[in-house]
Amino acid sequence: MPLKVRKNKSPSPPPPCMLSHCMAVISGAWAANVIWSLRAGPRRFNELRTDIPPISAKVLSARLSELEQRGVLSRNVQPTSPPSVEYALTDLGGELVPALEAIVEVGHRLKMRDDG
Amino acid sequence: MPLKVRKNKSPSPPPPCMLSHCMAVISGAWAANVIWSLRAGPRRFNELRTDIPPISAKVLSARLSELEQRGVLSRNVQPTSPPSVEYALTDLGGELVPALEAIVEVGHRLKMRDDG
DNA sequence: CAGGATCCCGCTCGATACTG
DNA sequence: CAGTATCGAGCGGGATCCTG
Repeated sequence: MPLKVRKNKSPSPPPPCMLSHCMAVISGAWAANVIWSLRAGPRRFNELRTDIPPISAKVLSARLSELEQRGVLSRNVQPTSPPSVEYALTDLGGELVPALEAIVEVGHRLKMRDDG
Repeated sequence: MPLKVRKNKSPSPPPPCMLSHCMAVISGAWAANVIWSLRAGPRRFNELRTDIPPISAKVLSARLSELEQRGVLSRNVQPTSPPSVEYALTDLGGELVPALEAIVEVGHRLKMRDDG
């Protein structure tokens, strides 16, 4: 499994190309959507849930932790009365946006081709 | 599940953004690697298996079919004595390469940041 | 409001064996 | 060589409940 190597039982040699590791940044079903939602600016937890309706809180939380740990986004806790947390793309995270836009562009044209 | 909607039981409304559908093009664990391996030119089935060691024949076959159907790559059967099949990126498929390169670039710098 | 804990499901993938 | 068929495992994910 290239997107995430966690099994020690994996007998196969690691793929030489580093694409796998890099793609892991947008792995999981929702990571790309999170980055996408953050591209216009910082968002709070429930705002992200609203942006991406079908995502569950658990998975959103998991993806946010993962992306934060990878340095794609930052987490700012506001010590207000109802605690609120703001997530924002880091500089490096922001650089993923053009790439996603390019993929969306191509995907769009592929779809047009499909639907006739 | 945004990358692929096949369950009819999904009660949630489809996400308005089309990112999901577009990301489906490089979904699955290996699609990106396949595109990556093809970026330098056409490759045969077993060459791809060699390029991406841990992939199984079954999954490679499945991904190739999917990518062909989506219009990302083309399949050319050579009627030689040992049958050989060449896979190559289509024009649209080729346009995904810069996007992948951008992601790899960012992923690389993220990794450097991680490892210190 | 933000998210952790738990349970369960199903897709994706790997291994192996087999076909044209 | 280029796949397909079958089997089984594991991880990602959804639903629900619960906490600070």
